[in-house]
Amino acid sequence: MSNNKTSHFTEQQTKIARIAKALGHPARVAIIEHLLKVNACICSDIVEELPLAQSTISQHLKELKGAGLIKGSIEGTSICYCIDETTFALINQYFTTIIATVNKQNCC
Amino acid sequence: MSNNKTSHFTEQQTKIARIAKALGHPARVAIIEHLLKVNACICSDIVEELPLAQSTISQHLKELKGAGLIKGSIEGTSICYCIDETTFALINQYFTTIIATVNKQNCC
DNA sequence: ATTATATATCGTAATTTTACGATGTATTAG
DNA sequence: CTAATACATCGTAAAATTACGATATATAAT
Repeated sequence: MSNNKTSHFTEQQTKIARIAKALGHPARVAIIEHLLKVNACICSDIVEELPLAQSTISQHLKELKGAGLIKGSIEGTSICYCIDETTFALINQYFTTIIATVNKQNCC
Repeated sequence: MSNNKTSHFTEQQTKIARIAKALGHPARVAIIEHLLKVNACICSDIVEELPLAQSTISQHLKELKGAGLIKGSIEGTSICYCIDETTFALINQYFTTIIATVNKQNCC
């Protein structure tokens, strides 16, 4: 009961995987890019932007939110979603470190 | 027949999603980190390193390879896998751009 | 040629994801 | 209070992923 199924991996590995997984679907990448493009935290005209049902978009938003990639704040009758920089900074740092490490070694 | 299911998304969105998806499992993150750690493109002592069957590791390696995150070269009877910098550089650049874009806007 | 080693692939069961329509909930407008 | 709007959640079917053991393949060693 006490150990979950990812217990053989480190917390960081699990976290990175969670974030990466959230971005592992074209629709969710498109949502992120749309949030960037509209230059303000616009809510769900995303439904109009993408060829998916409202409930599906809502599911994708939940996944992105769960991974910490976006955050939403209630704004009257609608909800304002926007990019959560912190998590993007984290994953960016992770990749930067990987690249720096790879460069130091001579391989294949 | 002619259009695949991701046709509503751009090629880049699909590619980014593919790469992110490949990293969307703790075991695959662990594989990447192991390849980095051994400081040379060691093959599959990965099987000994992770609590997974050989066939499962092979499957994960295939996924990573398909996304371009690792490359393998035959080395006698074994195969030498190592990080493919190019793809990591690509995804890193993508995130860097996102962060740079987010910083310019005032949101939530 | 035979055997051993390293890895890939196959077949398959269990689980998870994706997508949708239908329905629920909460806020705003009238 | 009632209706409308925006979003979330539920139920569910189809597809994809994950994991394994068994088996295939290909090279190296004998």
